[in-house]
Amino acid sequence: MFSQKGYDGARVEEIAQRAGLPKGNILYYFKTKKNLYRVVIEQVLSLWLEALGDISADDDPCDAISQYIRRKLDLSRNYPEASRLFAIEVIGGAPVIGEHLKGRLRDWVAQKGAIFHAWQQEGRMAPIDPAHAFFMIWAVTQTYADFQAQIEAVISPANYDAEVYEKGAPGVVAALVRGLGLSSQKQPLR
Amino acid sequence: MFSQKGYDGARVEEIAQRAGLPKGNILYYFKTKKNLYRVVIEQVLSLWLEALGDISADDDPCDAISQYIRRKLDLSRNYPEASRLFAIEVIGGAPVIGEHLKGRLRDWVAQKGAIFHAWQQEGRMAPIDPAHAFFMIWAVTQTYADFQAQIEAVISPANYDAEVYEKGAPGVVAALVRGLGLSSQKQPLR
DNA sequence: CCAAAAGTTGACCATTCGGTCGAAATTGAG
DNA sequence: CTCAATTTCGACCGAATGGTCAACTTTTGG
Repeated sequence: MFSQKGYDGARVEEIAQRAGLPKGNILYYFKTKKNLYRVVIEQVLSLWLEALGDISADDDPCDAISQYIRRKLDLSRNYPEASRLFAIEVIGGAPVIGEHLKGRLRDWVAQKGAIFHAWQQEGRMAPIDPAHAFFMIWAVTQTYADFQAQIEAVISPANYDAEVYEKGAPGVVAALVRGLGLSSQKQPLR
Repeated sequence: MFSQKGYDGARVEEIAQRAGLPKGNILYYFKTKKNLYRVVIEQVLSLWLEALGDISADDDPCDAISQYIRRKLDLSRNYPEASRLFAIEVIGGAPVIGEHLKGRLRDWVAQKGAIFHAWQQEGRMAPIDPAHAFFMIWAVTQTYADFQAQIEAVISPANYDAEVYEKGAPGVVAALVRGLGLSSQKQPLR
């Protein structure tokens, strides 16, 4: 509900209905609507970070990053509402998870960014600001969840998942990898 | 207000305050809150489409597309709230502009997609589905407006515009261009 | 088995908000 | 200037919504 209508648009009553409970019961567990929202969005952020997996310096850059991209695409595919909720929260200025972003996420980017930097020194990755590399990857992967309505309007897929994640995504992954200057030392596909 | 709080989160009273008018006056001109929202978002879409400029078949692909990307970045930079409003609308399923997306935007993509396809036949562009190429470009360029809060959390720019659009963006444009297989030199990719 | 704790539930309340209304003020044509 | 149309504006209203409450049921643990 939050991901569809935003915080104010979501009704506690309807949330309760979907949960098969009376409204009073929801408020009994989650003291307040705002608190319910906080719990939900923090769960989403956890899902986000834990599913990111890690990228380590001795991985092959091309393998590591293309795998990361694919994992991120899987997140969009499997948890599109979570992606949209996260997007709404951030668009609204991240009032609830702002601190988490300035903490956990920032640290994560700094750490992985250092690895990117090392790869760049070795000429195995294009000299793009590592943080921006992540912004690009996140933007592209999340757009398939967040902007699903637009994509559906532009192409009219009989089956969104099949059409987009299976047919369209490989080319997008390839484009991202190419854009980041990652050429596989091994035999590249296609 | 709509771009920050979403449709339901925005209060007519506060909109009126910011406009320096009493609430009654706002409702006098825009019969209803929903109608006000529709007017605003349709203006945004118009801004969107008219500012996209055109890409024509006899342009140099690299020039045309990198210029398009830069123009799109300028939109994010100059109208970040418009971008966020559009994002919220689409995330919510595009209930208001859905028909426009299935009409004007879809046609635009089909037309430009044909040009991309021609370029691809000539080996001047990577063989990526043209629609997805646009999804990528839109995602990356809009992320700088829509996810500004996240970007600010991760890097802490003293001046967002300078740090992001002037320092970070060129590398991102280059990465996109590279990813789409567009080289300024006339030379088949791979 | 029993009592206390925890959970369930619908009725109820206070507030907020979109929208209406009417009266006053302003504008503009002749 | 006149008078009608338009605009301004605060007061008000009904509906909706988050949250409370008290009665009732179920679970738990000794």
